[in-house]
Amino acid sequence: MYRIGELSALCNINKDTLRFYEKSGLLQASARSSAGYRLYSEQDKDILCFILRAKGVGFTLAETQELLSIEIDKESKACSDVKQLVDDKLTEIEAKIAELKCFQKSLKTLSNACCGGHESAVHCTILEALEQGSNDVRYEHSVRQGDQ
Amino acid sequence: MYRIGELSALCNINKDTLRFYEKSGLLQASARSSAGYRLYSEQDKDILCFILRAKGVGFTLAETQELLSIEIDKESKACSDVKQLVDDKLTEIEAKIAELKCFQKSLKTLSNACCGGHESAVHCTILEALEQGSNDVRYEHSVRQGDQ
DNA sequence: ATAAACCTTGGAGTTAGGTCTAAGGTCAAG
DNA sequence: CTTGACCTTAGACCTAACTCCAAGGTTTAT
Repeated sequence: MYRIGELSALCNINKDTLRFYEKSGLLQASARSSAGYRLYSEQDKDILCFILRAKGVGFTLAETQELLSIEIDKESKACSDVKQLVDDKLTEIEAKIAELKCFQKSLKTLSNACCGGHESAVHCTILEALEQGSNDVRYEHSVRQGDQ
Repeated sequence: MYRIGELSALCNINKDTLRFYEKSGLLQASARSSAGYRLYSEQDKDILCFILRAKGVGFTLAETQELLSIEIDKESKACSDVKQLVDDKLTEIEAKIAELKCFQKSLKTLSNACCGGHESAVHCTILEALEQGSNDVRYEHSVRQGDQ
């Protein structure tokens, strides 16, 4: 059994994060010492590694918890359940990549148009683009939201 | 002069956001009515559009404020100052894209390896990868952090 | 004159994923 | 028997960019 400091050192993670995962329902220590210290088993360590790997491929803690609940009750779950989570995440990540690429394109256009010299910025093409809004620099992400 | 509701409708933005921008030091209404209502000039509207465009290419509000302080004092600033901000942002966004692509690659590997069938998940390759950590699914983003 | 639609303020709440603090209990070494 | 390293808890704080709320003042139309 590992105490919290040992497990956190072993897995390169903050002790507080481990307590936070417990509070979030992701990982309970499987025992407590007589003094109330958390005691983690090998299996607890394996679950922590699972959590960290899920995090490492981009899953949020809530999604990781879903994965974990499948992992713990494999028999009654289907492969398609697991694959669905992965594919949904993939779709989400691809959307984020597309958004960032849109930013990247606009920023490249701005950067390439600017001389970058040490003269005054009075006629800077970047500032002009932001003042007037050219075709190259749209702002597609500002969508009207609800009001009180 | 526009009242807050008029400007917010004109620019497709929440009134509270406008108040929030004021509190954040990004945009002050250039006058107040006798009753204390915010009154925005054409120039204020232009500044708001500048802010929204900067936001639209991925700048945070803090970065937008930097851009704005250059915009307002162009004469004493250089093109290189502006371009530096854009290029820094570009670097940051490219790093984020790289991170997401790494997630994407791992998730694709997981998805492709899984049958996705309706049989039990007991032998699901995705769950196995997360349990054991294959070479294909590394978790590079967990870095040991400081502790109390 | 009164209702609806507008505006004001200060301050709290939201999300995600931690991180930190204070006040105190436990354990091993010297 | 005390020092230092370890552990406990509840709860506050952090970032970013809003969003919402309550309580109240103003303006405009009927």
